[in-house]
Amino acid sequence: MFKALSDETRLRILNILLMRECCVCEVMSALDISQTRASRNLNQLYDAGLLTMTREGQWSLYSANKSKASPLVTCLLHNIESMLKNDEQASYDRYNLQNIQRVITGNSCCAKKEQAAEDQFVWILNEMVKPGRKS
Amino acid sequence: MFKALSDETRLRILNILLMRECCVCEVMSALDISQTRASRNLNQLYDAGLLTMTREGQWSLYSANKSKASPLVTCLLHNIESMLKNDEQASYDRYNLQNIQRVITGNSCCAKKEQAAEDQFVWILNEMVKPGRKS
DNA sequence: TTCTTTAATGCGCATATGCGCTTATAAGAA
DNA sequence: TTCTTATAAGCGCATATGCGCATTAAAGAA
Repeated sequence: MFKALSDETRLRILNILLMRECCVCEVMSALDISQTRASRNLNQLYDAGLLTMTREGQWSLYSANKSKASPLVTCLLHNIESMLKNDEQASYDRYNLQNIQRVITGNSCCAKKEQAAEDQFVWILNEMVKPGRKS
Repeated sequence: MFKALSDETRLRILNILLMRECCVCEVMSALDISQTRASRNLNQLYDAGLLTMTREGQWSLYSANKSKASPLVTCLLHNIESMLKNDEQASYDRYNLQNIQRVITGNSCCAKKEQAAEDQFVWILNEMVKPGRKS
């Protein structure tokens, strides 16, 4: 379990799964990583008992094992969530996830919603004025 | 910190440091590992904020950062301690530590107390009748 | 059936990690 | 000073890990 937690990609995945359940390609899209990378790291987190997984048609839906797991897992997830709250990368991943949704029909499962360039600009500006960030 | 915890040797070291403060060669001796291995893994645990260290003459004294650390570290150490309680290797390391003490004078800092062969035999027998162990 | 989409996996490479061998450093003792 | 002891660190090698490329499998749609 500690091995599973000692990788940046996997912490980023946990970060967004603490927001809501995701399929593999939502994770790909939110973190902007390859399918292989998303799938394998999700599996490692699952094997470590940190995630739950359900198959729904062609989708594998993963979510953080927030409540049903052991006290240690619950404690860890809680702490990780709060530690990543102010992390720049984690914040950006969370922002991206909000612009993604599974689509049942269409040629791509979870294309990002069209992001107005101004919105991204505003987000970046907000990040820049946050206290404590390294400039 | 998770990286530091994802190694068996380092968990064994934490296990005995949760019993009491140790110098490097006590760790070597209790776990029966090389000096290099003990020293380097102790340093990694220290860098991760899991141990405290004080220099006392020629000794480096390490101990588990049980109380003064962050809530997460405290929670982790507590959980690790209880998880290792029934681990066979960890139990044997703890048993070994009890037969080791720092000696100020003498040609070896922390030679094991002479262990009567019967004592070891009894210990092994006790382990064998514990419930739940893989036979 | 075939085509598309989602997800998992075998293979190989580049990098990271653990650790033994050896040497360096520092504290005491003689 | 030199010798011993305790600890740390440089170097190199064997193994582990992350991940891209390609393939496979399975679920739906046409």
